[in-house]
Amino acid sequence: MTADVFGALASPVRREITSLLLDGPRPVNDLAAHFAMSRPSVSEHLRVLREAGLVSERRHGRQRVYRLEPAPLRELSEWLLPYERFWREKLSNLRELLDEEDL
Amino acid sequence: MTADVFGALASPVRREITSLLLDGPRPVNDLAAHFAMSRPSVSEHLRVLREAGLVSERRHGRQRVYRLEPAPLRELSEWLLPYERFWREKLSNLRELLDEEDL
DNA sequence: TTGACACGTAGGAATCCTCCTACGTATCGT
DNA sequence: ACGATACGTAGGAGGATTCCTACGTGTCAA
Repeated sequence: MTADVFGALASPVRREITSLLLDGPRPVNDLAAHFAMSRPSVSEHLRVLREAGLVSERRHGRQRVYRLEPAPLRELSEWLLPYERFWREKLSNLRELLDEEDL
Repeated sequence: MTADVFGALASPVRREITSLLLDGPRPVNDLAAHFAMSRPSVSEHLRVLREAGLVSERRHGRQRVYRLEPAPLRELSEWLLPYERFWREKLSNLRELLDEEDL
């Protein structure tokens, strides 16, 4: 299914890119300006994000504008659901314990 | 902050381990039985999970029982929040567009 | 048409990751 | 006390990741 969202988000650089794209689509140079690394390296990170479906590319003149694609993040959110149930249970167990203490 | 939850979850093996621990704490041998790889390798994956705070270990006789710790997953969930807002906006924009089409 | 610009890709070095087997340590049963 | 069990760690091989510079392609402006 999800080509590898977790792998794509494992890099701090790529998480920073997705964060930048929250404010709207941006061309590569614009993104690369935020990093200390070379522009081709940023291009490679963009490829990883693209293969995971996290960004899409549109050509506009000679620039390629990247935009954030939310679908894989929604899958991540769904992946988290059982774990959310898990920590809610833990919380309610804790609450019961505290209630007993109060008696 | 979060030592590296994303890095820890980048491995399918480690995601499988966290999934197994949803059903409750388990000793290493029990976890290792679910994988084709050697037990020491599973131990190493457990170390990565432990360093990310995703699991904790308690000694019980000669076994070490690992349990899931929800805190880092909660941080992941919080990390997702701005992106959830992002895709909700996209959806409502789409809805407005469809409403205009209907006129 | 020509030069500058925006970008991707190739190839390679350095580093990290993931697996293995061998081994060391603590605990249990006898 | 002794062998078996449950586990972690050391050391290392093989492959993947991440960065670089050099280069190729398409587009714009003059």
